[in-house]
Amino acid sequence: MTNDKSKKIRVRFAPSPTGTLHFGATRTALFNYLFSENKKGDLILRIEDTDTERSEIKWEKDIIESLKWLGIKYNEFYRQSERKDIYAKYIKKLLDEDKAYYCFCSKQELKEKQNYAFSQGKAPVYDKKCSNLDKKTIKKYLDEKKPCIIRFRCPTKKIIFQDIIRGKIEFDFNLLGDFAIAKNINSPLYNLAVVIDDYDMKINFVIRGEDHISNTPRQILLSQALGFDAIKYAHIPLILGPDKSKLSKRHGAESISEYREKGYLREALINFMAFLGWNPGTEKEIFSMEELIKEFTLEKIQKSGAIFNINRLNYLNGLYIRNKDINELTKLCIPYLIKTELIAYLDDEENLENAKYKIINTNEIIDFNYIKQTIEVYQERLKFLSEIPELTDFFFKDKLEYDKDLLKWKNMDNNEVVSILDKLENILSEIKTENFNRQNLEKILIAEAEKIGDRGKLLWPLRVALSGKKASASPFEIASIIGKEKTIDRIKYSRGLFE
RNA sequence: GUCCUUAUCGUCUAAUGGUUAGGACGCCACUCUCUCACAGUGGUAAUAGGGGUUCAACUCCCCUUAAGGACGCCA
Repeated sequence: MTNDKSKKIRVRFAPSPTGTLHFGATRTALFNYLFSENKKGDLILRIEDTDTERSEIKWEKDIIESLKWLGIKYNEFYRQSERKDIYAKYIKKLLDEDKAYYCFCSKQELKEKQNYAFSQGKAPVYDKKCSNLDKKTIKKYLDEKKPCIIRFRCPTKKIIFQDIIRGKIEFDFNLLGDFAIAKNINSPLYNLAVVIDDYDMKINFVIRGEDHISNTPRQILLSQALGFDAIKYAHIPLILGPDKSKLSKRHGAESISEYREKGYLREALINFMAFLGWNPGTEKEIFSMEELIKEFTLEKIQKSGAIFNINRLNYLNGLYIRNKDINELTKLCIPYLIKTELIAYLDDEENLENAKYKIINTNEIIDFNYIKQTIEVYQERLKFLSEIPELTDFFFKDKLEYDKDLLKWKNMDNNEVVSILDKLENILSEIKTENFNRQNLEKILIAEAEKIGDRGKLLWPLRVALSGKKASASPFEIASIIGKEKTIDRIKYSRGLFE
């Protein structure tokens, strides 16, 4: 017991590079990370690329990039494809000890038997046809290069294991059958590779999705046959789509890289993910990675699957955007403004805060501070970073396009709008450039609006003239950012629409 | 079909034998207000069904029902 406690916790995240890193897998990675950090242990990233047909390096890259972006760090990295010698050694051992055997049944034959078993309402368990071939026959077949596979001689015993989350789980060996463990000496299959790696990498806790529960008895049997130490298992619930089936592309589930592109903050994603199937048992719901690490325990993981609720993610994202340091937020938004060709870098400045930018539409040169001001007035309205260009485009354009009727507040007619616009031009022209700031504008304009009675009569046309939108930041904010000259130009332009 | 797993508001969940069943998202209303947001206040809404055990059951046991997962020479 004391011995057990002193042992360093080692866990692993073992994705196969057959697609982009998705939400469910990422949550598994996160739980492994939180657990290992909490216990001051190690997290191993193991790329399970034994399926050479489907594995691709670009997916591996996506996985590594996404984890890095999220801040899920690991201590060691392995690729199963680079460990074939190790597996070969154990496959030979199993064969030599007669714990595994060659099977020469054709795929076709097996498929037919499987279908038959299904039709009889039975589990399609391999019938051990090749389990006792004599050595001569095996050698002959191998020499002939007859297609084959290596099967594990499944012991006839009941498998019981303790799952940290679910408690005791029992399986009947009869349902397991002599499952396949390798295509040949050099090509192990999933179950075998996992068992060998977990042993070799000194993994002592396996935290993985519930969909692996049924693999667990096979892996335990294999590990016992090889004389390895027992591992503790924690099978976490699946993340479900709105229809309650396992979350997948079918539900429009996007990869982490796509969430990133859309403008989700890593903090929001992590916080959201952690609370899908786990909670600290208190009413606090906003957690940083550090706080999660501190609080995380496997015991508080939920048993039932959790439906992915995009509303909540969006709420959290807005919350984290609002709480973000404005300089940091601006830096995060700039790439979106550049991508949508509102602005461009003027030179190759590495530091975004010192860089100069060009407004593409007007050729004006602006600095970081100008952009920062535009972001600042939208900080509390932003749900995703990718929204920033459409929200703030009027700060980076000369001519605004909108219907002149949009300038009308409630039941205003043309004459009324025109007279208000004239009035606005007069009032604003009289404000000195150095006094053209938010507080002053608000003071003066509110006072004028009060005189009219219905504030909207003055403020709505002004806001539309400045933004061209039916919803935007306040006119005081916009005017102070674009300055006196442009403010008056835009009022004149809107006035011109009525001639 | 067989095996495994699960079951509290629409959703994420709290309450591990005694609570008016709590919080958050969403939704609705109100306040604020030039719009959109933000913020604030209030409201809506749940123990799947049936049996036990117990003075007492969301909580423990059994059955039913429903849902999900696994059943590959994928991982």
